[in-house]
Amino acid sequence: MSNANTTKLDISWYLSDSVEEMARELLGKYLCTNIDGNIVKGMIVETEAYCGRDDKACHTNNNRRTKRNEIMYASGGHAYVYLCYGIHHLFNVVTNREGYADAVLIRALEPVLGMEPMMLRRNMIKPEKRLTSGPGALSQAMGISLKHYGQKLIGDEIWIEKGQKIHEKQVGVTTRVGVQYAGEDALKLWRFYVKDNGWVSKI
DNA sequence: GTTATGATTTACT
DNA sequence: GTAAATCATAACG
Repeated sequence: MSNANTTKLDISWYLSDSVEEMARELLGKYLCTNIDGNIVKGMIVETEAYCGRDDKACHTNNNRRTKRNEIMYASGGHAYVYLCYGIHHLFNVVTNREGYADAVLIRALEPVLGMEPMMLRRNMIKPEKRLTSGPGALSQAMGISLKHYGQKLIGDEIWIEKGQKIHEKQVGVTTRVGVQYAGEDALKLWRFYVKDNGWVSKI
């Protein structure tokens, strides 16, 4: 893409105290990994905000602090990776300052660079939508696993670039996926996606 | 020490 | 449409 900006985001970018705003701003950004010598990039097209203070769906609800979610209390710009259903690695971007346990779950990407290694990791012969559509799928395609838990997003293995500007009118807002157990907080409109983008996991 | 379960995906019927 | 896969972590005893 000619209008893409490949500048790596600075750590200060991640420190905003509005996790909703961060989730929206992350749309259009490029998530990049360099693992096993393969550089891979994908444009973020779907995100969900999780707020530590007032959100039953969040692992840090009610100021719960455990070994798993400890990194969410760190300052913004860290990676929060965790294993779900024993099979899938889910990748989150930690935001806000130290002590505020906010994070943004990356739910879907549009491949930008490195289709070959992505397909190899996903065990696919040709690119299909499910290559990077869905939180578990994209982590596998990017090569993200538990060993990246707590890594800074300004390093040489995982980082985020400015990517493309997504116009306000192209941003869709809806409820989050898979958080029915969270009662009324499941109704919060904290899922953001790029409209008319085929890589979004659910409409 | 044991048990229950999930911010999901995939392969079936 | 429904169900199985599969394990780190949290909650409990």
